[in-house]
Amino acid sequence: MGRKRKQVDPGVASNLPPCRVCGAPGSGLHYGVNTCEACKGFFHRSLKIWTQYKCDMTGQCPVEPGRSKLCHLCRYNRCLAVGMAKEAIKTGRYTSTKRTKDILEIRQLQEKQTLSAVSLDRHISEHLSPTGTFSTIDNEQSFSSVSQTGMFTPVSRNTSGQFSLESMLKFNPELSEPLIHHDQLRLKETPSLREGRFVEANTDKIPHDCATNNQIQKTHLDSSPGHGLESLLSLEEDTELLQGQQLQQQLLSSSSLTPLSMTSPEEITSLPILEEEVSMPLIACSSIASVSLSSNTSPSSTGQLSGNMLEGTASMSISLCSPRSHESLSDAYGMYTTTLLQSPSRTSTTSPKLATMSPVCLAVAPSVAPSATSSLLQIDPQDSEFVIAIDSCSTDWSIDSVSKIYKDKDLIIRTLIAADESSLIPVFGQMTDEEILQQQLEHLEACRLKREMFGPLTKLPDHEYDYIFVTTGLDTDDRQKLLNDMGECLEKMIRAMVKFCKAIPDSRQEFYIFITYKCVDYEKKILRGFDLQWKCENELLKLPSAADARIHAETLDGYLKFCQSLRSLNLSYNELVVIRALIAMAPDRDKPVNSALAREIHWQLTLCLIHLLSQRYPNPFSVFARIMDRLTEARTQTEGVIYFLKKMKMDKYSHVMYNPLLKEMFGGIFFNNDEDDWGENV
DNA sequence: GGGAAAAGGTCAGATG
DNA sequence: CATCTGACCTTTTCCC
Repeated sequence: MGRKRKQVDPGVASNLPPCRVCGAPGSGLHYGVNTCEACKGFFHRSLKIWTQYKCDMTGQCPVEPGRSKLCHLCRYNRCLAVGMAKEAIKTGRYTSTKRTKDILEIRQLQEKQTLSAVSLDRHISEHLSPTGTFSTIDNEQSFSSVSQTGMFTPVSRNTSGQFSLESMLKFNPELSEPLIHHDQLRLKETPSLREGRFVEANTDKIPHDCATNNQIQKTHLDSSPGHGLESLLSLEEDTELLQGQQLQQQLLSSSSLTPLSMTSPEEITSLPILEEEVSMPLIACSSIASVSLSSNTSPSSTGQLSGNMLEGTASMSISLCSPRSHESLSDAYGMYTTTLLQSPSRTSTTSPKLATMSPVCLAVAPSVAPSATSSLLQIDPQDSEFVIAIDSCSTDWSIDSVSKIYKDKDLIIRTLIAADESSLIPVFGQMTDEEILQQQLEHLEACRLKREMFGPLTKLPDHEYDYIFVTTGLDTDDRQKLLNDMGECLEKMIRAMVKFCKAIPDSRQEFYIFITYKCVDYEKKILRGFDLQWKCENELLKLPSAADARIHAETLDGYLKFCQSLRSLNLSYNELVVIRALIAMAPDRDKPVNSALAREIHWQLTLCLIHLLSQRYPNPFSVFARIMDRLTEARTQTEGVIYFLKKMKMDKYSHVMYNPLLKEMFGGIFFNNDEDDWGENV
């Protein structure tokens, strides 16, 4: 139906970029996107009546130029996906910049028409769409959704119009022993599951976020015996209901983790991951050595370096000539450590003026030392995974015994490296500088091509996204994919960290920073995200709302600069491993572990780091002071990252946040959003 | 202020 | 013939 489109001689090149919606010759920038007259008119009409649109073709309608029958909903979704919006209206004459950009774009498109198709496919398969296609389910049709890449992502839907959203059911296929493995819509049977843990659906245990949807969940649970994953939702016609309750219902029902969300707090605290999968027997927790450097003290002033080692038992005051000088400060620190080592009695003073040494601590876990050996510490050469055996006969853990364990610093360092190689490297990999550079350049090129082809693909307003998702199941701007990938990798990260260091009661973002900082490039504005995918600046700034854009840009800039400063430290792999151990043992936790002993062990780790530095540098304390300074700054950066994550509404759009492990680790961050945050667009 | 470009309106034509 | 599309036109906006 409709007026015949104007026939265009393909040989005649348009002086405007083609329509991003249908590919027809463009007529200019309409609603923020280069489109043809037809799509402009369509979008204009749709603004008033889009809520009436329905798709009769299960979302498969192709949007192509010249087609006589187009689905309104799919076409409108396509318009939104390419970035058309009322807010993007720009009237008036083109600036010369815009005109030049258009001309360049046309030229590039002509030149790379063939090349870009091949290149884009390759990049998407390698970087942008790592999930690939989803497995189909019996009696299902597949339909396509417009993804962030502008390509079509298959999502499954069954014959009665119900969505299975396989995309949301995948859960860490790469993990050797996933906490919960979704396989063919079944939870992997684990000892915990066999015992009934996690499986029982109890509405009394629904998390806070879901409490308002008890009825919805009851319906869902009633139809979900066992794990509830077979229940797929019927589409609801009523628009208002769709926009509210159904969004959350669909999100929840599409999550393989729904049953886990019913886990009681007691069960959460005894997660299998903490009970069964931790292979590192020795190291527990926790204290961090932190040095606060006073940067506003004049170089010539005199200050004090003070410590409160071992909970108020240490005391030291050292005069510094030049607090800004790492040399002087580190010299002072050297004296400090030396004195501490020499002096068995440590008294405490505090001086906020210059530096605060918070002691180092590490608790030992006697319960995980099943094999008593004559030596306090040893590496089992037979086991590829390192084993540290602790003399379990020694139930009386004294500072002396800890000192004995840490006597051989090279052995401790080798042990930590073995731990790193068996836990972190398999997860995060290890790239050379050349590989990092090559991947960064490839990703930046892929993003550039994507922007050329599909425009900025900016974030939809939440209410529009919610409506589209509930009515069609389309993850229009890929926010769920991004956040779920990120969430899943957060779990992976925590697993690796837990494997490295047992019994960590909360998360430590700094730990992650010291794994990935080498993959950050300030100049190129690119980094490797939580989901281990390369991300450039515009991708990172996409998800927070426009109102937060400026503050997030500043936060990101600070983070990139910080990572650059870490690179300038030129840390060796061995040094990095020990630093990670120090971070993981941070003392500022709600539940400090065995303070005096733990701090002693942390202290010994600090000495390990100094020991390592002394092998490379004539004055290791200079470097040590810089490292400590960066550790302090890492904490500040962590706060920024957490704020950033919170603003991304991960709890709303990422089902993985119903994973009890993540909920435990990040609950305070993602599940305490105030209503103002929520009310923004809903 | 002229002119370029987009928004919005109009209506001929296509279609069921 | 009712409905809808899309080419074309007018109005508005704003760059130069």
